[in-house]
Amino acid sequence: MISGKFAITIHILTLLHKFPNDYLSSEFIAGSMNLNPVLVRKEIANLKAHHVVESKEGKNGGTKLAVNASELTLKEIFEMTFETIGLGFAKNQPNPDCPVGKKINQNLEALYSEMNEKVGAQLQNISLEDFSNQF
Amino acid sequence: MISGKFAITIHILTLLHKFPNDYLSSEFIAGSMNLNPVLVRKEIANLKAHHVVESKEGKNGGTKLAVNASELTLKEIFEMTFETIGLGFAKNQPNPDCPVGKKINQNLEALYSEMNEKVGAQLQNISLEDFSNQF
DNA sequence: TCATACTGTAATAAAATATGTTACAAATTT
DNA sequence: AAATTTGTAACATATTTTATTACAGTATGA
Repeated sequence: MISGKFAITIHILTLLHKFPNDYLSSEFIAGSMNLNPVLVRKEIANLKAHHVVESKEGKNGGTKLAVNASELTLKEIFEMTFETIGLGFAKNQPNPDCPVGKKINQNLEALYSEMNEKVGAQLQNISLEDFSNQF
Repeated sequence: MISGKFAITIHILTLLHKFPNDYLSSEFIAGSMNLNPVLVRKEIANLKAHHVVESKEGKNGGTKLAVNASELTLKEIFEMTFETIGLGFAKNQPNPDCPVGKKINQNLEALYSEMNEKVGAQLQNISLEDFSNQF
């Protein structure tokens, strides 16, 4: 999963923030997103690995936030979803005998890296609470 | 084509800038990128539609830059490739009966739109000439 | 203690998207 | 006229995303 990972993750976290006292089931969350519950559980597994949520198995189980929403930034969420922004690379290895081909990916990476810094600075200023309170 | 479009386009433009007096064939360009010539021609068609390059059919034909590389910004190239940055959306329509589902895409769009402004400002400061001169 | 309702995870299937290939008409040069 | 190149359509393949099925393990509570 790449394309929707951040969007799905933040959707999950927003729901958890809206119901701070409940363990929400993957089925319930999936209902809000119109997504398969297994995919929700996979994203939750990632969030658990980052100690952002905790979940309880068994009947009446589910997931709830394990951190303070005012202290979790969108930048952290962004990084948890393994995302970097960028404008992509050509899929094939360019020709190393061409001066342009030889360095194109390196130069694109430098460019994208600057983009990430800019965007990272922006996302760092927004907490999950901020985002969630827009709803 | 989405993922590599910007990268491919800027690669093409860099090559054209490096050989300002020649009509480069799609075959030659494809050789530097290790890409199918038809795909190169497709991106060139897009560049032509934006009047950034001109090409000549027939024997010894090919493509050359039609604008001054110092006046073409990466932002314009970015826009020509129809790209916007962002962190994606969930693929399915979210549940409109859920307050979060109802507004999630709208709120993500607002967020991404700000990101685009930041990145756009950065890309506007870099010309094709600047980029090409790194090689 | 047993039925129920969850999570966790693997394996597989289906759908969507991206990339590659073939083919050939039209244009231009030599 | 022969050769070379663009332009483009049609089709094929590969890759990536998303969905589904299945089921073991865990907790709840009647």
